Amino acid sequence: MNEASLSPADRIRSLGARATPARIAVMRLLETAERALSHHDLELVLEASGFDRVTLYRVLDWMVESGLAHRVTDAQRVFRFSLAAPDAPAHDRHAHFRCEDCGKVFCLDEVPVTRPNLPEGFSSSAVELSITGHCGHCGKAGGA
Amino acid sequence: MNEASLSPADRIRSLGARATPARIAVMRLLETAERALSHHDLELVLEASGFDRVTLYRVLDWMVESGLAHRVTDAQRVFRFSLAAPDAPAHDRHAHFRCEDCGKVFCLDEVPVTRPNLPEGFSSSAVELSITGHCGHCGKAGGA
DNA sequence: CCGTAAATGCAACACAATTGCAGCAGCAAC
DNA sequence: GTTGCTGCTGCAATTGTGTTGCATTTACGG
Repeated sequence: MNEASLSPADRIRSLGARATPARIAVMRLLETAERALSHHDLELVLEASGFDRVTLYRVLDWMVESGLAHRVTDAQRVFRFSLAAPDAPAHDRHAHFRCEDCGKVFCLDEVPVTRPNLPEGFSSSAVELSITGHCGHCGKAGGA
Repeated sequence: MNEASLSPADRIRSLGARATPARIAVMRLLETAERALSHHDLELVLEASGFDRVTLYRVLDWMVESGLAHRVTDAQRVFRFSLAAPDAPAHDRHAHFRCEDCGKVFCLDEVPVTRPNLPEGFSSSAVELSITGHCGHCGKAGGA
């Protein structure tokens, strides 16, 4: 339960993987971000670090596989990634909000996602609730 | 309220647009489909009609803009389109189910989408509930 | 310090979707 | 029926996002 207090490098090593600069940098970024970041977002921030785009894709891929992060499909056909809280129960009970103005995607942990009743024979493995609208900042600034 | 009884051509004209073969064909297809179709799905069916891919994209785009259809983003990053029922109140109260096995997307009209409580300052314009799992057919056929 | 397997960088590819522009056609006016 | 305008269509090229192959580098255990 205390994995979050480990340093990124130690957390990576505890998974049996190598603590490379790219992985550490991406983990740090996702840890401090309070919203889901796209590959492009990360690329911009990490530009100075000189990581290749493919490396970024592979790191993100690896994080999702390892359960460190979650991948959300955006309405704009882009993948967005958010850190998986180590003590969080099930991630499908977790809504995302995309602001139409600034394009940012927020994780709404306080919004519960109830698993709906499905037709006969259907079974659900994941439920994703995506809300589109105006965030607190753009709703005020943008006006109508 | 009775728009559904109009022919596709008349329905198009009632929107002030031109009733072209491409639009009529796409509308007919979406009317008869009980699931959300991707651009590729439509392309295959309309292959014989000789419509250009771009025309298809533009027709679908126009339908979404006109409120005739609804665009859903698939987990595979492909757009899927379903006809907007003319008498439906708000289309955002409508869930979609994607089968992991066959890849088809079903419209679950019977699943209500409750508009959640958002943080202070946030306003929602659309709510999309995407469920992933196994559909009635693949759940039985695929077994475990 | 060395060796090895994993991770990276580079380049090319795959795929969905978009844009520009020339030509055609639906619909209205006559 | 003919004419004309506007908007729709077709083609080709471009963008944007993500993937794959392969040679090189690097983290980490010995």
